[in-house]
Amino acid sequence: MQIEALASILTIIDGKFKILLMRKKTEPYKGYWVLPSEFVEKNSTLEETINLCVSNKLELHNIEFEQSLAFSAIDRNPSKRVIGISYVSIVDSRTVEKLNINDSLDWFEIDQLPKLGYDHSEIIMESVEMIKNKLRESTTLKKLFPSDFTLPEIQRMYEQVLNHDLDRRNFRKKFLKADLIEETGDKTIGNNGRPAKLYRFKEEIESKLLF
Amino acid sequence: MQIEALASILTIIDGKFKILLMRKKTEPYKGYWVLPSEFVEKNSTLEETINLCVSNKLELHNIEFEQSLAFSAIDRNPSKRVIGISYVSIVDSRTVEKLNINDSLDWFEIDQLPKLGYDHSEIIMESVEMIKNKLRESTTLKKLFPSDFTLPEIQRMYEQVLNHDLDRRNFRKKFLKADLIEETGDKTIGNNGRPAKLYRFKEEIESKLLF
DNA sequence: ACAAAAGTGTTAACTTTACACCCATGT
DNA sequence: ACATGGGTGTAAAGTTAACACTTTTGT
Repeated sequence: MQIEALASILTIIDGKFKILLMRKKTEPYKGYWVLPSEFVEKNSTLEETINLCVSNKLELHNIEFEQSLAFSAIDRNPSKRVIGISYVSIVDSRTVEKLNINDSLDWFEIDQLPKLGYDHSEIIMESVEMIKNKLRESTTLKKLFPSDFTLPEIQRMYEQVLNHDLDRRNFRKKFLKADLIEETGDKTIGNNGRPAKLYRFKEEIESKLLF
Repeated sequence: MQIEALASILTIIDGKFKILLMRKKTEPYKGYWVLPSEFVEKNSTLEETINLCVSNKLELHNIEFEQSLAFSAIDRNPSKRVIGISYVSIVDSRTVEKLNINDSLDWFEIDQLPKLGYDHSEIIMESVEMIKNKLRESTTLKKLFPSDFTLPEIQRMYEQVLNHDLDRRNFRKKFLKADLIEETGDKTIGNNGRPAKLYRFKEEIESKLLF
């Protein structure tokens, strides 16, 4: 029996949750999009395998993963019996920029996914759910927005996570009260409307649940 | 490579969290206590395997499990490479009574565990953490206390889950306000002090987070 | 000048916390 | 009668929710 580690790597681009997928070049599911994955070798742990996977296939290093669920349906891989262990990560825009997007590697909005191979659609659903819960933790949020960001940006993200709109004034009051961020002194430029203040996370933040 | 499913079955007995363990009769770890587990056969899913495990070894049926983490340290089993997938369940007193406790099968308080084999101590720590989080959901709570219970009983459980004391009046107010339970009309008998009112969960309850 | 998006403050409703005395039973 | 544990109410503090106008930019 074989075991594979699968990587659901998510980010926010233009305020939308996106997931990183690879296009499969061989049968089965040739031409379909799939999660990056790697078989577990006899002398590797799952954690080593998932790191090897993103290192080999995406040239990404030092990505923090969190284990999600195991998938074990008998026929989830039509060629042989494979049990899949899903890993999840959320990466910031700087990591996104390092990636070499091309015909076989791209970001997809999570509610507009392409044709997916295997049971990866199911795996992605679980991963997204998990990430959404994680984003209520201040420490995860800081990972996603390490550099300058605006409050409306974070608000839009939470509106997607919570699936409902938030009042701008109340959001701002509550988020600032959490004492996690500070103004950089700068403002956004070039957008429509009044420029937004830029913020950054403080050096040391308390780990707390938001919203 | 082999895969095993491991069962962390927890309950509350006399207000204490306990976990069900089996004593190992063969080397390695002969005489140590371990979690019930079962190897995954080529034509079984993980879910089928964990159900088979408790069905064969404990004669328990229709237990609901929730998947926890996978454990994959190379030497977690000294004899061969085995990746373990942990499953967690919380069962009520009626299920507890069905079990045939003996020299090789017993409940242990989670903070007074016996000598454990393999990496099961680590697995149990994760399971307990997961169960504690699940117990904030009204539906899980209902599973643990299907029959008559008292409010002080539930309060003591939450004090263990949250790791701090709760004010009796405030606890009562908040819990009753959640509109999950109703008085049975009866009271406890035979204990020291004033008898406590008995409650039961309502037939249909809303799934909500408590505390 | 107008459209677009961001910034700001107050009040009412609700939730949480703190706190002390009485009640029903067993010994 | 006393010890044990359960039941009850109120007030202050804190949190959340509802709500509208002004400011700064680009076109």
